[in-house]
Amino acid sequence: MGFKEEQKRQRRIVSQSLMEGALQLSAEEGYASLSLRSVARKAGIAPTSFYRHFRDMDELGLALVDQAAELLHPALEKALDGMEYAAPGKNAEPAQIAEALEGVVSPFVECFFEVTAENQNLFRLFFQERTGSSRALRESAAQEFEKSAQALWERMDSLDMDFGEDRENGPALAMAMLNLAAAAAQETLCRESDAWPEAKARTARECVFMLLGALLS
Amino acid sequence: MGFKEEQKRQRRIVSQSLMEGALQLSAEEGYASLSLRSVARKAGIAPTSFYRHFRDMDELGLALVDQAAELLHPALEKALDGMEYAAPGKNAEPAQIAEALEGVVSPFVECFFEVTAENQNLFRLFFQERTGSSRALRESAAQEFEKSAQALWERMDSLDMDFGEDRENGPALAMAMLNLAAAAAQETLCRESDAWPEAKARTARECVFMLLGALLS
DNA sequence: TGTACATCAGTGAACGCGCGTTCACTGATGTAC
DNA sequence: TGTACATCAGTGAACGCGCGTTCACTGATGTAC
Repeated sequence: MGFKEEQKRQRRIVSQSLMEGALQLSAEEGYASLSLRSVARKAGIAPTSFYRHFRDMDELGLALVDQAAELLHPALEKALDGMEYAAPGKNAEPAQIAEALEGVVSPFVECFFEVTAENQNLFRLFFQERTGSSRALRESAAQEFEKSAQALWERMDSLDMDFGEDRENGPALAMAMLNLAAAAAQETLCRESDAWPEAKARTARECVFMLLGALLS
Repeated sequence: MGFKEEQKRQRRIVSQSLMEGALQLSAEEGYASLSLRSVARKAGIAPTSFYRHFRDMDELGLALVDQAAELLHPALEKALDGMEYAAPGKNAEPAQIAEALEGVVSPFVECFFEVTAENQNLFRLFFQERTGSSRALRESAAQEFEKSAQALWERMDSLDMDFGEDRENGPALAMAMLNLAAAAAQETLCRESDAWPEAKARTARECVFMLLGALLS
């Protein structure tokens, strides 16, 4: 009886090593210019064996986008739980509001950069393919991004933040936060330096400014 | 004597049709997966003739990035000239400041989306390759982007805007404006709809919020 | 004027190569009876 | 227990194809003398 399970385990291991190989190669040449054969080679299997795992390179790419989403979403959920907004009074100084906003922005930024920095190749692909050339990959990645924005906005909306008339722009604001974070992350991924703390601080600042402006206007 | 000039003219025409062909093909498959032969075919010349114009596909890509930059920079310069910021008093309402900020943000956003929407394939490539797989293309596009951010910040700095301590973050703020605009433009480019006005309005709103927050904090 | 030579965009034939995909096969294991 | 059959990940040979690049060539024109 143990054989079928063992076989499934092996299967998963080989699938994962295909995905891992594709990821490593895509860091050098970009996903679009990978070949099925090079990925199989990297994973140490015959080209024909590739088909036992994925129909084609597009399906492998989708699996990678899913994997990124499966890392991002739970981490983000946890960050959302950790958010707090201690609403200052009606006539509070902007500086006080900005400080309170740190409690919202900081968990988000921390989470986003942590998961990105710890899975660099995966998220390089994720961000890249969001506007990439394969329609399937692009739509899948964009959709997962949208999901995150939705979750982020719902959480912000549940906090004691008074966006007034701008509340209808909430989803777009959340998306803008994600876009700022993704742009900073992509930039940092491209340079091979250790600029993560700086990128994080900058993104947090920009998000706080934007939310502050939205609250005050 | 007229022959040499005519020859140069012809040369330019063929070079341009190679660039134009590459652009059209890259809209469908992405620049990274273009082949030299397919581009030559599209331009109606023999594959071997490609080498009379560009050393390889990378050099053609660089020419395209340059072309995008040569469209963007002057347009942006003109937009910067049209910016105005009627500084409200010291104790002005945020809403008043936001209104004044429209005079800064609006010309920028108008310009950015106009030039992007009128050269969709060119700027799709430009934005894409900013974080793409070819080092040369990536660095060139990122550098042109940086230049724009620099120009934008210098202009904002010359206006009567009081960023206080945050002034040192000015260049990053300008870059964030560009990132927000580019993200919105890329998204709109990928969907094939007529969502330009909405994207423009959204980007303007986000930029105003961010600058407002920066001024007030 | 003629002649010899230089320039240069464009060409067609040819090269070797890596590609994606197909096919029929193996070998390990489970299942039915 | 033995036998026949099913399943399924992995394989090597083979296919036809498009690729990037090289080469020697053409033909139109300018230049030197």
